[in-house]
Amino acid sequence: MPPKRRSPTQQRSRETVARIVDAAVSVLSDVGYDQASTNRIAAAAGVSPGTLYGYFSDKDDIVFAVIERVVEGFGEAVAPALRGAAALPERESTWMVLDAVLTAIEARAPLIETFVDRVPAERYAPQLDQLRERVSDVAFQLLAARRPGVPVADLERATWFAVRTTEHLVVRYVVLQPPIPRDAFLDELTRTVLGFSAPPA
Amino acid sequence: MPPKRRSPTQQRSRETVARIVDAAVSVLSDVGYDQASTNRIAAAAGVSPGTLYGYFSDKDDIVFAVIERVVEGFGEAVAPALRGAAALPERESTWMVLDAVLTAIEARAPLIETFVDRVPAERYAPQLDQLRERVSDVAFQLLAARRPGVPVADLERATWFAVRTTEHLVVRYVVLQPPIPRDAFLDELTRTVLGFSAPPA
Amino acid sequence: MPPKRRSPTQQRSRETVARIVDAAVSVLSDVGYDQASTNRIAAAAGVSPGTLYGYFSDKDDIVFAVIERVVEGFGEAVAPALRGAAALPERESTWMVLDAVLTAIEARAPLIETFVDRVPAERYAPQLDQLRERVSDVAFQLLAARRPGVPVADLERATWFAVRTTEHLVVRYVVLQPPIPRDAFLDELTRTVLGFSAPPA
Amino acid sequence: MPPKRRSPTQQRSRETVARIVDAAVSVLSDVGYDQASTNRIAAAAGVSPGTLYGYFSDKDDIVFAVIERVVEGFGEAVAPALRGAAALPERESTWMVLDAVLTAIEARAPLIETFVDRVPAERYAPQLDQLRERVSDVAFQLLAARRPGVPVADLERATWFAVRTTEHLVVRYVVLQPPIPRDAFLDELTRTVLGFSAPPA
DNA sequence: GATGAATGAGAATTCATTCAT
DNA sequence: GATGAATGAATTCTCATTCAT
Repeated sequence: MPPKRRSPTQQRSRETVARIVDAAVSVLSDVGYDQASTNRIAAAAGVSPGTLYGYFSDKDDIVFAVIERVVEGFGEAVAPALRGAAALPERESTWMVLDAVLTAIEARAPLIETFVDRVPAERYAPQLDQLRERVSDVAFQLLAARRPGVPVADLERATWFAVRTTEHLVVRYVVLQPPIPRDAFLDELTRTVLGFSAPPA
Repeated sequence: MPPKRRSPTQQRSRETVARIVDAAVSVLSDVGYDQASTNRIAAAAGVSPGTLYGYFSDKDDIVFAVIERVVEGFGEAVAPALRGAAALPERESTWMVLDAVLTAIEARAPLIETFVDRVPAERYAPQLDQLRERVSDVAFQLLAARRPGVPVADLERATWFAVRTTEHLVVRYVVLQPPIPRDAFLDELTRTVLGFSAPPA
Repeated sequence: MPPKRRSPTQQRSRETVARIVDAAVSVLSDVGYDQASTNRIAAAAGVSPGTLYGYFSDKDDIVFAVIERVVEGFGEAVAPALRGAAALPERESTWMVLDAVLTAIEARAPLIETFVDRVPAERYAPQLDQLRERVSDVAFQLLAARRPGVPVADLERATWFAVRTTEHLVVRYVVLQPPIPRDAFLDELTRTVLGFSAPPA
Repeated sequence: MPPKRRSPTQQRSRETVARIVDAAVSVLSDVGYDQASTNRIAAAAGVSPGTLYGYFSDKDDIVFAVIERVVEGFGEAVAPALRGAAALPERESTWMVLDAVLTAIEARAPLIETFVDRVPAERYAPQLDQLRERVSDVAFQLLAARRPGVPVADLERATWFAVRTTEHLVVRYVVLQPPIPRDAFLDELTRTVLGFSAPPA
């Protein structure tokens, strides 16, 4: 796969960009990726199809911007919890971070559901990978600070399990809404995540 | 929406069906769902576009057949382990089942990777849901037999966590090939899955 | 337009021909000309698509056979009245013939409606023209016998008006079922037809 | 069946619409309805297939526009005669209206011949029915004004015969060009039409 | 004589993208 | 900067017809 060229052809009206991305979010949520035609997005944004191409290089570029927005929003929403984590006891900090993650996903539920269900993962993998990398780095540091002497490989393994499990379970919990109370879900997830890095009994 | 009728409009040569499904697998792997046109699949199968429609009602029906093949193969591959589970101690039986699951996924890695990365989930959700349901039922029964007196809601919650976590981690382990030894992965997964149903300390 | 080649490639089982034509009648009536595919007709006839081509040269040839049957049936149904016409007074004979025509059309109403509404006229024009020609000839003779001395051109004009008007009104009466009693319709039509050949007042 | 929405998806160049409709007329005349593909019409109009769909929702919509043009033109051409009819004696007014009808059909002969011969009637029935309805209403009013005391059912019957007969004979006269002088045709038709509403002798 | 799987040209329609205004 | 009419390649699907068995 050749690396995708990214970012606007030209930067013009900040407001128009926002309107297009808003429209794309709305159209994607309404009709899914396949049916989300550029003309439809343009119409929803109240601009002409030609205008789209003044701001975005192609259709994927618009989708890219949508994902970017979600990812950035998520990152910002979770950042405080991550920064505050080091100062708290392990269980509390973990719970707090997971709660922040869950809250951030909940706040973006419709769009995330659209992507998870209706967009091929390869379309948003790059940005998601990048975000996951960032979160994993922080998680690794937090863990390393509390497990001096544990081999790096073990810390990485624990991080891998913790991040992957969290990511999946939180998204599914939000999207599927299983009959599990929010607190019970967070408690169980916290326990599980902590379990990945427990010293062998 | 009326339930989509599935599979052959007419039953003809068994070999041609196989060639079309093989071709579909190959085309999906090569170019993803969106670009996998019926003409492309037909060409890859060495048949005319019209022939496709003697065997499949539309494009989705072909994809359906591909998924069916994976799901059925998976179900059969895992069945012996599930049947043998009741007779073994908890830890051994869990490990054995998870090993069978991992092995079955490994055997289908390229196809599963294709679907996970390149096909919108809604396209294979119905069959996957059905398979997950079947597996969940068995898991629930095994658990219930070993946790007499535990409320049904708790058993269901444990099953939900266990099945979702296993599904995701096993697929990611196979697809991403993280630097975690197979046995270590299985051990950690076994521990985690058992943890979901552990009596509160 | 090149003259259409006609009639079966080979004459084989008389019964199979009948079954195919029956099936064509039924399919045409059910779904119209456009949707009446050869495969559909074959299925309705209980034969394979290939078999059709042992009896008919192409799709139009089948439609041709259907029309032929209707036209022949119509001709036979009307013949007695036409033959008996010479022996009766003008008004009675005209009424009798028109009644026979109406009855013959009524007996074929569904098929005629299908053709009139759903088949381009050019498809059945040749046979219809031939039939009309035959009927016109008889009508002309009957008229000539009763209007000695009237110029041929006048007789032909009267025949033209009478045949065209009858054809159209009878078919519309049967197909549209206007709220006109059958007898009143026949009386009015008789009066009109006789009017075409009335000596100028 | 929901009523088909008709005419432009978007309104664009008036000239392009005309070119497409012109092309449709020409293609329909050349190859008939079945063979008149949208691509063919587009090519004949000198536009791309996609452009067609900026103006028309589907193939039938194009045919609809063609018919609309004929029907509207006919309606406008005949309107003055219909409006002037009330002021003239019965025979004169009838002759004048029939002359206007004949003239209007003559002016559209090639197109009408195309439709009559090569387009399934159900394709243009709705508009034709509407036009016939309008004309019938006027005819009924003219008749009613001159036949006070005649039961409505009788007037309706006379109108039905007159309109149907006129419609058919005029179209056939123009399309078939039988060896009947125009004036003689109009005289005979006038006599026939008046005959339908004559008080019983 | 019959079969029916296979054919493949061609139909209607879509939509990302361009460019003259 | 914006427009929006126009593009045209590509897509899904059909169906009259053939021919090896």
